[in-house]
This record gives sequence, C-alpha cells and structure tokens, in this order.
Amino acid sequence: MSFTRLRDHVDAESKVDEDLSNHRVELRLWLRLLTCANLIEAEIRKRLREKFGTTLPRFDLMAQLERAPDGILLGELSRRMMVSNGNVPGLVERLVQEGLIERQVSERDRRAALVRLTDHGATVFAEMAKAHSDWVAELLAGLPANDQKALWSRLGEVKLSVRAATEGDGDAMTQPDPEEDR
Amino acid sequence: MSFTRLRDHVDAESKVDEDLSNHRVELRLWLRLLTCANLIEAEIRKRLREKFGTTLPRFDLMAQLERAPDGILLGELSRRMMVSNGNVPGLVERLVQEGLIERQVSERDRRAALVRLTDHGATVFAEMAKAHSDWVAELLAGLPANDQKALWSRLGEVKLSVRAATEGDGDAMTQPDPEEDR
DNA sequence: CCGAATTAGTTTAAGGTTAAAGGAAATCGC
DNA sequence: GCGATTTCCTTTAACCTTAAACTAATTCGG
Repeated sequence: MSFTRLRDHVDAESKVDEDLSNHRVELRLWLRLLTCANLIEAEIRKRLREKFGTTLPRFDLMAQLERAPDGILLGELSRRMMVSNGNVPGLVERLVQEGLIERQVSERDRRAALVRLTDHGATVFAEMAKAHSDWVAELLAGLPANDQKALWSRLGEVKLSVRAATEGDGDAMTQPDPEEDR
Repeated sequence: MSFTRLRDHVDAESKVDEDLSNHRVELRLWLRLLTCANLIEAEIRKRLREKFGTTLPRFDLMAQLERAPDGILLGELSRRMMVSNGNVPGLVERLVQEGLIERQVSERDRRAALVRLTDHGATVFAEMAKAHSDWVAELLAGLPANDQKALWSRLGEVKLSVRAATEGDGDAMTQPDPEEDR
C-alpha cells in the first residue's frame, strides 16, 4: 500500500505551516512503517503457502491456541487475533477439517465453544513456528541488534500514541498485544 | 495479528543459543511493528468508511492516480499499490461506477488502458487526502518530532534488510515505495 | 419467576486478496 | 511475414475480512 502526498513547504513559522510540516513527517513515517510491514508480511505469507500450504490467518489462529493449552473461547480468539467475530467460525471450520484443531461445546454454557490444538496440530505448529522464527530472523538480519532494540522501544511509543488517540472514540475492543510484544 | 512464541532462554554462549536469543529479539520487533501498523491501518479504514463511505484500497488507488495526472496503466497501478494484478479490474470498475475515475483504452496499444481521476474524483480525493493526513498526524502526535525522524531512518534499514533477504527468491515484482517513503 | 438486557456465536452481503489460467494484442527473431 | 514469445489485462476459484443482522443461551432486576 501507499498513498497521499502533500506538496507543501516546511520551515515556516505560522502555526498552520508548522502543522503542515508535521503532517509530512508523520505521513512519511506512516508510509514507511506500512511499507516495512507489508514487505515482511508478504514474504511470510508466501513462505507459509509454499513450505506449509497454509495461510497467515491459520498460522496466527494456531499460534493463539498453542499458548492456551486448555482451550480458548471463540470470542477471546477473535479478540487476540484482532479480527472481527464473524471471521472466526469459517477459519475454525477449515482447521477442524484439516484435523489441526478441535471444537468442544461447553457443558456449563451451551453458547460457548472451546477450541484447542489437536496433538497433530501441535506437532505441525511447532514445525511452522520454528520456520517462521527463522524467516523473521533472516529478514531482519541486516539490522544490528542494538538498532533492533531501539526500534522496538520507539515502536512502543508509537503504540501508546495511537492507543491514546483512539481511546474512547467507539473503540469498544481494546486489543491485547501479541504475547511477545509487551 | 499476532503469533508465535518461543519459550527459550537467553544468556547462553553457544552459537545455537545465541541464535535463539536473536530470534526472540527479531520476533518481538516484527510483532510490535505489525501491531503498530494494524492499529493505525484499522483506525484509518474505520474513518474512511465513517467519514467518506470509502475503503482503504479505493483511497490508495485514487492516491496513485492523483500523482499521475496523465493517467496510468493498470499494471503500473497494481505494482505501485503492491497488490496483484487481478485485484485491479474490480477496484477500477467500482470507482468508475462511482464516477471518481475514468478508463480509456489506448489507441496505440489496444491491450492497454489508462485510468485517471475525473474532475469530481480529484475534488473528492483532495478532501479525503487532507483528512487522512490530519488523522495520521493525530495518531502519531504522541511522538516527539525527533523520535519520528529516528524511527523513519531505522525503518529504512529494515526495508533494506528485508529487500536484501528477499532478493532473487522469485521476487519478480520488486515493489516501488510509496512516493513519500524515499 | 419472567421479561429485558447481555453475551456467545453464526450468518449474510459486500468487498478485498491471491495464484493460476486464459485471451488478446504487440513484438521479437529469423 | 509469421510463428514464438512477451506483455497487458481479465477471469476464476478459493479464501479472508468486515459490519450488520440474527439466533440462542444466560443473567439480571424486580
């Protein structure tokens, strides 16, 4: 993805022009962030397909289950995956068909259903997770470890800034971060 | 999105353990990068829908056209948008229906078709681009300008690292960056 | 208790996304 | 010229995604 432009000039002194120059910095930052995320994500999707015949959403779903050995409710799953509720049943159904996960309706609350990895699913996921980790390391190998840490910290500021700016604007679903992103 | 885990321990000295600790750093960086991109993108999608009744892909397509006043070929469009070719005709058709863009088959090469913004499309896009720029500035307002610049630079390294790692592995389509991301 | 509100999940319609296969026009090599 | 190749675009099938409407079970307030 990509977008926008803005043909304005910086180094002005009025409030308005200061704002415009800020826009440019922020837009450029956002566009580059998006470019990086898209490049990495595209490569991971491609390799998941080629090496494992699976997709990123399926991998992501299994990753959530791997962390919840006792099973997890569909609603909680959609929250952790940061996707809408309606997304989940289809995804779950496909993984059940593949024998990688299993569904179990709760006895106590017959609306609720727990999903968890099957033994086979756990085995398959372990392989994929290893490969995934290696791929990410490979893709980011060009950055010195210190730069990686610095980047991670600054992205923490980004996260806070965005969360602060979107809080309460109908943002009912405050999304949890992935476990490794704390 | 989110994924992966890795329950390993750092501070070892063998090559293998060093690698594992590197994985953790890189994974954490990637997951946080992804979280940030998703948070921002979700908010922008939401506002485009609520305020303008449109979608991010449509906005993105129009942004590309806005930079190419003489029109652009569909293939070039798909390259700049970083989406596959098959994606474009449907998107173009919807925007043509809305009267925002126009298609014109080339006289010289009857395979080729140029698309460009209509006058109405240009007007509408200008409004949206202004709002979009303001939104991004708002979302990133929590970061000091210096941090933004530092982040932008480091993300440049990320981009290079990923490009270097994916070069030649069947990566026929080396994607151009968005204009503001140079 | 029992009606109202809440909660868990599903379905639906519309759209975005991809890889792969295919059609049509232009170009290349001889 | 003309067959092979390349290029531009479209179509297809499968999947992912969302918001919104809906079903069903549970809980809450009297």
